[in-house]
Amino acid sequence: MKLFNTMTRKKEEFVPITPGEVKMYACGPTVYNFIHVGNARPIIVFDVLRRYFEYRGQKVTYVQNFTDVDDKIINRAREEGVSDQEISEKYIEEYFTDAHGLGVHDATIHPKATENIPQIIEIIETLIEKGYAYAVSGDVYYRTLKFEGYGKLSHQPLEELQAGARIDVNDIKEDPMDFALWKGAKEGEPYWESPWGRGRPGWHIECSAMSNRYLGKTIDLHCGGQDLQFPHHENEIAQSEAANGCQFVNCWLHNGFLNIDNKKMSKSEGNFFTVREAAKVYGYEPIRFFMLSAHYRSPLNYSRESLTQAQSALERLDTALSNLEFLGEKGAGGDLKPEEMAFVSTFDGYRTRFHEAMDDDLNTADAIGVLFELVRGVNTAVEKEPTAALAKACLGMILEFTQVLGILYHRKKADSLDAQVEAMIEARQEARKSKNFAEADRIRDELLAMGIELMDTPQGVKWKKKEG
RNA sequence: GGCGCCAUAGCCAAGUGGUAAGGCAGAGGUCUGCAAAACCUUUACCCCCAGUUCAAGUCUGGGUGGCGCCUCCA
Repeated sequence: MKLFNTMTRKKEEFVPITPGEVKMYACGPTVYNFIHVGNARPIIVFDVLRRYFEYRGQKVTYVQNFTDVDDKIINRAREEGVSDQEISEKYIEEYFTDAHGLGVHDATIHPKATENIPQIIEIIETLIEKGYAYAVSGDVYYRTLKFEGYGKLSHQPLEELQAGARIDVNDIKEDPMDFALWKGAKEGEPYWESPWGRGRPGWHIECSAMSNRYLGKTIDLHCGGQDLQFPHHENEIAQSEAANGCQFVNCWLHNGFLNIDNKKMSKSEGNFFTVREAAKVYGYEPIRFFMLSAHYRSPLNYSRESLTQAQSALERLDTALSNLEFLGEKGAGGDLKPEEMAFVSTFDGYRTRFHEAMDDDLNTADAIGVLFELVRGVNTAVEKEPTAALAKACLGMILEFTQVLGILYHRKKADSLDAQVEAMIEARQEARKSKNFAEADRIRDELLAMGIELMDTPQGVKWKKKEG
């Protein structure tokens, strides 16, 4: 499999450190609010990457943290007059509601910054010992100039970074580019005891600490949004590599932005929708499908139109699956017919192309293309008098792909009809037999009003519950 | 100023130098008692101008337009 490594700016063959095992880390949300649709992109994209690894037989250890101590959380808590912990706990819970809604599997480990304070302090102490950090009036800063490779991920010479950097009002730092590893506690802020007095960790050090603790000194993959490249990931590299004396990450993955009106969607711009809001309008699943319909590194524009199109596309897949389920029950018995066997033997070709797409830097758009071609082939193969065996084989093949992509997970089960509805369908069939089509259509309309849509097929009446 | 990204049909979107996947929407058709679904057919001077090449959406240079990072942000 090839993945685009931000560090080298090339697609590289992915080779895990330990054969058969993948160690990946993704920077998770700061939990002070509902996640917005832009936040959902990396969560979904890297969930698919993780699923694909597992599908291909890799053992994946996936760590995604929660930043649960931060200025934004503190501010939010003050606004609402509750404790910081109440805020972070609430939004961690809300995070999971959205993530599960989006069909995202839980990471192997979801560590919290506040559960890793001793590890954080330990790294900071090491950095101070090695001369990469200095304590000053209760804070600890990273000595950016000391780390030779600083800027290697964002490919920025340090001078240029400095030129762009605002001079921090905080002039106790040796250099404007130095960043906080530990922040001395101000009045009313949450704090932990440390060798430098009471305080709390800076944002960047958390990820170094948690990555190190749960995955080791060198990991396979580190994922996140493009905007994390600098300074967050650059700082993580400086911290981890200075402390451990070895390479931190073998391959850096960064997803492109989600735009709205072709501008970056972000909390600070205020031009964002929460996942919760979007899901209320379109449902969770179209959001996921939409995210996977483009390459993960491309910018993607969020619009009503795109989400509606995603809904329709999913509808097509859903129909295909429910047809197959129906035929799996009502189809002819016996073994595959020769022409059916011939069709089933084309599955390998689809599978190969699906793998090729996914192996090419997680080209989910292309993979979805393969899925739809398969569906068209299946719909055709199953058109007349298919065996139940064929329907089941086709269903299995389609599910293999949709499960990797994590789509069609919210399909409404074809729960059994109640007796009254059953009777109505039966009455309509009688009416049709006696060519009383007016009565048949009346019953069909009545059922439709009840939210049940009928489809007459050679194998009998198929029905489904309509949305809403 | 430094470092990058993008420009493919009405819309969304793939595309390893050899004459353009897929989805949505539209039109026509097949099937159906009528529908629904499905299937078939149909819709691309690949932003512009040069260049390299037997051959370029795909490489090079130059434009034009849009976007991002350099500041908390997925």
